[in-house]
Amino acid sequence: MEERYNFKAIEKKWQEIWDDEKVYKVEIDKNKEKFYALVEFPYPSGAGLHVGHPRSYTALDVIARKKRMQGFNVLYPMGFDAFGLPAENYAIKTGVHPAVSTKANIENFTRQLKSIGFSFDWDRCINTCDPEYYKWTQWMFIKFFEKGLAYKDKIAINWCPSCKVGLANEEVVNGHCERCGAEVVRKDKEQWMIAITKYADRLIKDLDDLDFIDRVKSQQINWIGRSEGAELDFEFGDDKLTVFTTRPDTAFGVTYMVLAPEHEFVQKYMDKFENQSEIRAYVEETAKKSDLQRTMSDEKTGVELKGVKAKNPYNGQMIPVFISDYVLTGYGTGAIMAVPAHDQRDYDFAKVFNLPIIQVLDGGDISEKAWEEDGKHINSGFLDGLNKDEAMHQAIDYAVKHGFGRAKVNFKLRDWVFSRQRYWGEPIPMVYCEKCGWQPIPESELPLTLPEVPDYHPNDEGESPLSKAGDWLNTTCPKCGGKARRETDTMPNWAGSSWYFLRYCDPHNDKEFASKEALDYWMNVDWYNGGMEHTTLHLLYSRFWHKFLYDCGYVPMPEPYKKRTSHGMILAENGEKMSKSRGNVINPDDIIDAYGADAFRLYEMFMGPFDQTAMWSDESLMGVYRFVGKVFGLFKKVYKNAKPSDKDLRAMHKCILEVSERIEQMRFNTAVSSLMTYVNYLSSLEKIAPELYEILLKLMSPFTPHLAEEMWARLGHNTFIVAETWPKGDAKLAEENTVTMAVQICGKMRGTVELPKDASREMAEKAALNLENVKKQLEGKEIKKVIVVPNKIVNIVAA
RNA sequence: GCGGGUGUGGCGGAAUUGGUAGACGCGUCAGACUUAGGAUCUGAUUUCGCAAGGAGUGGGGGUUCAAGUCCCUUCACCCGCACCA
Repeated sequence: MEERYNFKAIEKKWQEIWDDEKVYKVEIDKNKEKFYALVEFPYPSGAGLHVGHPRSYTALDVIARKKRMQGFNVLYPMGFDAFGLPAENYAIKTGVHPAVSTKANIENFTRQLKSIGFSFDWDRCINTCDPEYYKWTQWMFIKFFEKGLAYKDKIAINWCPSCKVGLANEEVVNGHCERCGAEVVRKDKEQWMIAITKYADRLIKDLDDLDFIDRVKSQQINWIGRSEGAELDFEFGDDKLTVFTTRPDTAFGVTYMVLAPEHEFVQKYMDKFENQSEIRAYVEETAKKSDLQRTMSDEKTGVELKGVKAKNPYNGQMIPVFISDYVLTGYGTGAIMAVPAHDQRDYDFAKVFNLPIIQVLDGGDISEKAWEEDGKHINSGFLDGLNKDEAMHQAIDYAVKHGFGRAKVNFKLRDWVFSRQRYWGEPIPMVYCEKCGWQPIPESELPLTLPEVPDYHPNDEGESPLSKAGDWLNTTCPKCGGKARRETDTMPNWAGSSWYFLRYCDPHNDKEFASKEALDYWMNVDWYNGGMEHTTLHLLYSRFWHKFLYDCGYVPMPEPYKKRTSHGMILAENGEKMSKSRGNVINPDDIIDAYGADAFRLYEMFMGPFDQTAMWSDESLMGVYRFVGKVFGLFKKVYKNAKPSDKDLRAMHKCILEVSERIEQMRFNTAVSSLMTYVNYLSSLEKIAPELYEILLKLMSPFTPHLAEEMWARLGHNTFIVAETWPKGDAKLAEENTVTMAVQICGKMRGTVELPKDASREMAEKAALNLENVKKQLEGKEIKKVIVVPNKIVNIVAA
């Protein structure tokens, strides 16, 4: 009876040995070049690991393992982003403390991750809900406060009237509460904000030097939304109404102005308006609308502020002013100058309200729609004859000279709403004193740990469950010693993840978040892989956070990540998203149980291009499972005294070159196919020379570490394969000494010729013309030209 | 609307600088070993055709001796953002 590969026993055996001997533990070693590989740490949900997680983890595990064999000192850590809503919801439902369920989930995740054989340094495992960790998150918040970047402001938040709780944007799904499905409304609430907008420009500019995939860069740039233009002041009664525009050159085409219904002038000058009740009704109506309703309606609505006109500073014309919900309060100044001839939104509005449309740029047919392209200016006074760019400059210069405007850059990016009315998050380390206002707690009191609360529901005013924390709430003011009350909101779950990669460098330090020595050695992250869904959230937040720490002098470089790549999603077999409700979730435990960790890892690498969406397929998984067995089976054909032929060596070197290159380029699917091709070749041999098999094991070890380790030991080695050196391919030895050249007539394939490598043009041409088929095809035709591409092709042009 | 991406066999997908389209895997078919096998091994497998030969990389056009690859145009789908002035 032939031995079959007992993956269960063998994988378990090696996992225990790696764990016991701490094979993947790393320390600072200044004699070695470091390599920091990072993957996004998971939220430890009750559902356990998703098959999507290992796609990213395996990819960087492959890279980390290869880098180790190439002599790098590799840091490849793992941890848990453990604060979050699901644990709290679970607590509300069952009464189980989030700390308890989270701990159990972390244990389950750890077991699962270990069962896949990742080469994480588990001694560096971190957990954001551990007070020893969040102490530093709180410490950093205080730094933000001290530098004036954390501030409290009353803003409109997403409010779920049914759950009585404020929701983060990401907790609102299509205008509805993610948890109960009720429609979300807007509610003004005091919130901690962090001034990420102060870094908007740098967050764009510094992308230039980073090796991020393009879609990440462009998505971040798009999200930050930089627009250059001007601020212009229009006379409005005795006051000035300031607008932001990207097209000051079209100022002569302004026929009216629009304010956001929330604009301060609406209330401030209410008594001057003739149609107050109409205005009030519109403002109220808008306030009641959700963002969703507000953006859904195609029809432009609004109300004129009758009785007041504004004056266009360029031509002195008096123009009407409206309020309309198509103007947003949060962007620019919350007011616009409307140029219906050259802006489609203004055009639509003007059509509804029968407002004049004055063309100031030549081109298009403005009886149809607005003309938004370039052209020569007309009806524009001193701008006539100029194109867009020139007119823009002149218009701004003119405004500056006459004191009613200035160049201005605006961003779509808003400051970061940092408060959550939640229990299961980092307490915000601030207290409120009647006399001294908001004060940070002294550093000596960190960490400020979460108190016990009677239940996890928010109260009727939508305050965090911490508002029920009794004694915990009352404290003294660190400044005056008087009575003070603690902040009851907690931080968003993006807080802990904004700096976790720094903590990995020095995870047990209780004096500072990480030592300078550790940061100097390990940072930056050399390669960070994660999901596209984090591009405008975690990835942007953490870049900002890191820049802030850099400005404070706490980290040695302005950007945290040198290189960012992103994996595609894994969908169910039918192309749908995997979800509990659809019942199509694949549990990694089941796969590992049935096929083993190595087959699972290999399959995730083989299933398709790494950066693209892939569909799960049990049948395809069978293929790599068979392949693992095949590699195991090859062992019995390895003979100590067998010597490799030149042909064998060619196959080997070709495989080394291809696998090495393709791993580096994250073309894992083709790296695996190179391995398969090599294995197919080895299978065809009677006897396999040991070195051919050893190389195979080394090349496979990043993908299938258990199998490689086992066979490496069976070959008689007593070292770990990870301590071996990565093989070097020799391009010369990989070359064939004969080549098959294609023979074409007028670009059509007519045959092939076998020739020694680098055969002369004449030789190739002669051999090609000698082919029977070629002779036949050429009968009665005249050869016009013969093109020979050495080692590739002979193309005979004939007519 | 704006930004990014993808279209290649029955399926997942390969194809350095333009140079033998379909590597590798799945599936299917045939055969071998088997009491049997969804196990293993061998072979075949883009399509039409007995063959010679033809067609073929979403569609149309172009450049070239030669196009999946370059240019123009068009269609379909996916992912972000979305009344951002």
